Amino acid sequence: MKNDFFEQVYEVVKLIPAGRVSSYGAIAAYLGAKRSARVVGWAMNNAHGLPEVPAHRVVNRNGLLSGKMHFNPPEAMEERLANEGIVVKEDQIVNFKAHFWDPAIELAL
DNA sequence: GCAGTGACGGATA
DNA sequence: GTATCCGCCACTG
Repeated sequence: MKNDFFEQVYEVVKLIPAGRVSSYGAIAAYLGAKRSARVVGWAMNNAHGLPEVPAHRVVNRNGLLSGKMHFNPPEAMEERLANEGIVVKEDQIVNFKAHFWDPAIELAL
């Protein structure tokens, strides 16, 4: 083990407060990972067995629940977001910008 | 070691 | 704002 990049992602995702959402690119940028947001999504894929990782709070730049289809069940993602007070319409977060949580800013404060 | 793929993002038209 | 292309890095076959 060498501090897997995935673990770094998990930590940031777990730091996402309730009622807030983040994006793959934002997390990757905060970690200083030039590897691209794609690797962040891959980390989420590894987070399948990690209930401590609220992957449902991580969406793409468009606020679209791109990964909801990978949830179990997929409806759990928008359901959890709705439970957090986030409105999801057509698999997309309403007023996503208002719910957006940027680790590079929030954690920097 | 090479090729294909993937929960994305940015740039360009 | 929408549509398309390319680049990015890691994992699997």
